Amino acid sequence: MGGPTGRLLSVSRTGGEKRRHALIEEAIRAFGRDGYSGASLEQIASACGIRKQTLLYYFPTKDALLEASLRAAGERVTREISAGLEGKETYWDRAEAVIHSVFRLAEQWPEFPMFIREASRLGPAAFEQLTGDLEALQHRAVRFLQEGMDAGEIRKQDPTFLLFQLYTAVVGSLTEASVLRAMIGEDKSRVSLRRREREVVTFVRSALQPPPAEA
Amino acid sequence: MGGPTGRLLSVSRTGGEKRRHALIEEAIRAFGRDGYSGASLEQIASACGIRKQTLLYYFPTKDALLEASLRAAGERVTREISAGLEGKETYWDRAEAVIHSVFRLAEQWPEFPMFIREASRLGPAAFEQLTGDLEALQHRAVRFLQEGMDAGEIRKQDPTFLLFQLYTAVVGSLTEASVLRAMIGEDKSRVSLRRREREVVTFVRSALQPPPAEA
DNA sequence: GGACTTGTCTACCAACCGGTAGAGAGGGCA
DNA sequence: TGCCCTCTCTACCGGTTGGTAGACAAGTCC
Repeated sequence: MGGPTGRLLSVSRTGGEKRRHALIEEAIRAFGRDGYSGASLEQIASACGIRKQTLLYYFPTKDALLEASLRAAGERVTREISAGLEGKETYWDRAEAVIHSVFRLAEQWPEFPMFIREASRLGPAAFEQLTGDLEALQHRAVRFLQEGMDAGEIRKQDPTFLLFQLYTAVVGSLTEASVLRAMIGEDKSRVSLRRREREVVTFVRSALQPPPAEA
Repeated sequence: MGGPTGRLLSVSRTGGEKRRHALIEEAIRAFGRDGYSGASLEQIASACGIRKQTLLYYFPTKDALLEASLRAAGERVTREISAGLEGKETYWDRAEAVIHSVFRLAEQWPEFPMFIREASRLGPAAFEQLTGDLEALQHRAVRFLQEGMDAGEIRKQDPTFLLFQLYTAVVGSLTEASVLRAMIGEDKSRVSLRRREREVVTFVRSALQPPPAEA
């Protein structure tokens, strides 16, 4: 299932660089699907058509492969969100753009959100390698929420915690497919992903909304 | 770390039954902390003061141990939530009671929420073993949300999806500690768990709130 | 006392895992 | 031609894992 896919990461270079990127892509898939300890180097390598020892030529240890995957994933999601934010000015447009970017990424790369979650499971050290590039975006988001609160357009709350809640709402709705399936017996088709996005958008919108008429 | 703990599961029986429960408790801890494939039988057994082969006497395979853990965890969380709901009548009191029950369980058993998440990661089959008992509670919750919407006290939305969003908000805030740490450099003390609960309650309250004055 | 059950152990095993050593193929280049 | 560099391979290793076989001790029941 989920056969070979062409270039989900950045532009490919010559020779070995191309293989390097293919290995990272496959590693993100494997780590997301089976977890770090559940995925094996042989499996990742053979999915790229090579042997484990060749993989170890590119990445000397499993941990090095993880680190490279974390960095690449962080860069990818940063690029995706930044691109999605372009031209969006209002508070709500920007929030919706971020959600949409993440969902679109999840649609073309289903294991990606699970890899993010696995990174957070592996502890703060691993997660911070992922969020290196993302930090600037995070600070922008907190500032943005704070401004919205000051302007009375967003419910007043600790902006960092609010951002954290929004994170869990979006990532959770992408990674907890089993829960959703158990609740409504849903098959994980594209249609249901779209519907989930709509529901998350609605949910987030009402969570951000300021309380009614607090004179 | 996290030395021996006394009876987090149900009442203990005589002889082997007691050891059985201790093993399940430790398995939930280990599976939650290290994941299913990351946890080893030897480690679980020796944490209970016995050898791996003795564990295999109680549970013939690792998978059997997982199944027993899933069932036990499902029963435990069902019991906890049911007890917390007693005497709570208003919509909001009931929602808050559920959140509080889960947070209290997480406080005295930190690996528990991670085990729940691991169960959902292992696929629908595993997760359904966990939610067997929980199904009645889930249907009650959906009915409850629907009634609240009809009465105009809760924002109108698909009640099952809404419940799913609430699930991800609560479980996410308990399991994504690394994310929170990366955001605000927080240590995982008891105080911060309390604060997280307050934030979740606030978040959920505003998410449930109906839109202002839709005449 | 002897059979049976229950619980725990030692001793192994095959499979798999991450990682090492080193050979060889092929191309670029002086 | 000969050298070097890049890439891929076969062969192997030590450690760990889930799981099996079987001995042994302590009741318990007849």
